[in-house]
Amino acid sequence: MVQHTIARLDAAFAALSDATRRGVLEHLERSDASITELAETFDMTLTGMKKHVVVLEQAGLVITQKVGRVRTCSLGQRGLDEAAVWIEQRRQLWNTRFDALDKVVAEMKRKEKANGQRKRQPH
Amino acid sequence: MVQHTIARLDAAFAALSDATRRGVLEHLERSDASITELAETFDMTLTGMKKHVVVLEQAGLVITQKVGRVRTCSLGQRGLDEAAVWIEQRRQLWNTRFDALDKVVAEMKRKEKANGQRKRQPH
DNA sequence: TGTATGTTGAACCATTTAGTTCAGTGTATA
DNA sequence: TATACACTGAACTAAATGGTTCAACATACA
Repeated sequence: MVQHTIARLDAAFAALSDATRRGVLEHLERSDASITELAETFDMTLTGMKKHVVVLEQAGLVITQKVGRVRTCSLGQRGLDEAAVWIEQRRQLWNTRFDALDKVVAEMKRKEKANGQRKRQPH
Repeated sequence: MVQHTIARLDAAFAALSDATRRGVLEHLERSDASITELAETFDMTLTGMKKHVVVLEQAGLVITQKVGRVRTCSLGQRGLDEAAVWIEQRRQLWNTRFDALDKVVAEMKRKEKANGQRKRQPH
């Protein structure tokens, strides 16, 4: 179960690490597309594009359906949701960490300022 | 400029696609750590961990500083912010798309229901 | 000074990845 | 039926990845 989630995160981030695949996702935002259309758009062989689509599909970022001889690709939310959850958790934790650091820095500045004033106006 | 952003997104997502590297980030959430500490925690050679740290650093996910002979690693927000922005843009766009689809389905159901009632109670 | 520690670099290895070509299979259509 | 179209699978290639070992280098410390 935990392993499963880890593997799926691996798959989602790995899928997103390729500019062509991110391009495919952005293309599918405008409309669904067949493998042939995607291959032409991204100037590569059908076989090459098919592999990208398989990667995206296994990561849960696209879903496909074959009717007749054409396989139509459309967006799938699962993979993106999982990646988004992990990233947002990180951002929240990190921001509290950075906020704490900011406070330390602010405190240092406050003391420094007080110190400067003491120097200028003793007692 | 655009190329640059693409390359950085590639780097960020690729860095996040490895479970060990995500583990390092989660470890650094608790406290900064040296390469040696990280290598021990994740049960791998110093050299191996160093490579992971380089990957994370180039992706802007960690920053490091060497004082004396120890290099200390801490979290860097840049890479995560860039990845988060890209993902959140997608989620917004996709959600409006899925919402639109939901409305179509709802409309179909409404008509179906009306049709059913017409069948049960004519005129 | 000598020795232990923490890191770095070079070289190597197995596996994965991104792409290709070529040879199929199944489906629409004249 | 014959032909074109859309996809699929197998096999291959070059490069990247994740890991190792071994040798060096710089710094702390007795």
